[in-house]
Amino acid sequence: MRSKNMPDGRKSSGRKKSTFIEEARRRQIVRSAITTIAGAGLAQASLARIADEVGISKSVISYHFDGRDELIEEIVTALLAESNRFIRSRVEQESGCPAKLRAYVEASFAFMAGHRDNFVAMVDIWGSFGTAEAKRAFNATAYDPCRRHIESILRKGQQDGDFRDFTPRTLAATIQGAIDGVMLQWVFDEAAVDLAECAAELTAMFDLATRNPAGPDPVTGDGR
Amino acid sequence: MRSKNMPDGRKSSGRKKSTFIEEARRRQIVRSAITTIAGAGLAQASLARIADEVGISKSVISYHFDGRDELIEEIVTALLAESNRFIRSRVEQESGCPAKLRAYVEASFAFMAGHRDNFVAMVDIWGSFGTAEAKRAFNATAYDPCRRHIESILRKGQQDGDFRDFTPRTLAATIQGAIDGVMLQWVFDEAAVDLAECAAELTAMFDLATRNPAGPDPVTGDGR
DNA sequence: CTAAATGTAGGCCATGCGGTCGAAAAACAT
DNA sequence: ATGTTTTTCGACCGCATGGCCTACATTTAG
Repeated sequence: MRSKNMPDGRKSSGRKKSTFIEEARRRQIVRSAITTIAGAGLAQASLARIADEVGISKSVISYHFDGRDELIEEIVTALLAESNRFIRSRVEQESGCPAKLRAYVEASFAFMAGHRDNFVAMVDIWGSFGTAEAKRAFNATAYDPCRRHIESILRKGQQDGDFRDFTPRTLAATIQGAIDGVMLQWVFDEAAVDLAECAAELTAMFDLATRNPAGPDPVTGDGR
Repeated sequence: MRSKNMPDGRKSSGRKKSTFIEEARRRQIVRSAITTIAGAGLAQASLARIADEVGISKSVISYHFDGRDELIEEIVTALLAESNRFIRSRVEQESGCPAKLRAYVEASFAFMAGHRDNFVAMVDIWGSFGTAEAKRAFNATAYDPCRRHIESILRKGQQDGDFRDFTPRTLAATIQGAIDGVMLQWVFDEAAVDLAECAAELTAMFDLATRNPAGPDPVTGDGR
């Protein structure tokens, strides 16, 4: 059983008894919950309904999770982790910051295209961070790292002489913003935007916006 | 009294008896509801809580609105109308498509900065469109017009020879996406992004991305 | 084989919700 | 003043939800 009212204040941090079936069930529940949320909205995704989707009893969820809140928290974590893992692997395969930046954008859109439910659910969940504090916390633990990743690419590119002189932090926010903004429209209506075209437009635009007019410094970068 | 169960199927379409106090109350309720939603989240913004914020009884809301759904609908309408009116007026003051485009972006950010609650509430509400159909409807009636506006500017600019050759629809989606994406980060954490800097970065980027390398055709456009 | 643990089911409950109702109050017309 | 209409109030209802509890099933350990 998952730890609930342990003497210490710690919540479900005890991942000790990770029975195979335990973790499997958790993943299964998280998966079905994402599907349910994406299909019916977070508000309609009650424990009963999620349980229905999985084909189990409601209390099974209560057994494996400390409550609805923890389930949603885990969903968020899972969604972000899955996306980030994919993007980072793609970026790392490239050498040279311009290529890495392009890979970041393209990977973001590629992952979207194949995991629509993830993002529909994500947008639904975004609206559930009631307090400003919760919003800030989410931003700090989940959103900011993405910007930092871009920022590091940009900064490195500047050092290499591939990129012109700009404020890495601001441009990183702008780039991530553009990606998420297009994603948002696509979540509202799949047919409203063409992901591939937007991706192409964005990569071209960011290339233009970051390129160093003086050309690169050392070896990397051919100014393609 | 607002029409509720009129013989005909029409809902609250009878805006006939727009008593001064009636419309005043509605605006008041909408305002307070936005504040409540922005402060506590849509889920926590129950009729009781909103009524508390206004300082009236719960049933007053039920009296002036046909239900919670209609209230939220009106909130969405009000939020978008307010924002669009501001942006459009700014755009129309400019002559020349490059200037209009810049005005669109700058006005978007300027309005944000002065109406944070509006956007926090908006993001919360975004997550409440349960079904895919509701999402599509929102996109069609509220979101798409914004893109169309940008699109018309871009298309006109191409005709004038101020802009290069691109797909107006796609670039419009990209521009609106970039604005909303940055807005989203700012909603999560006010301190996470610098709106003014992002606005500057975006205007510069879009200018670069739209400019016609061959220069303008007729009179308008100085290639500043 | 048996006993302890782990996992599951279904019913139960307190809570808070949106919405309704009739009476009271306020605004208005005459 | 008086009657009429518009607006407000507080109590109330039915309902869905998240969480809890007890009993039952299944797996694991000795």
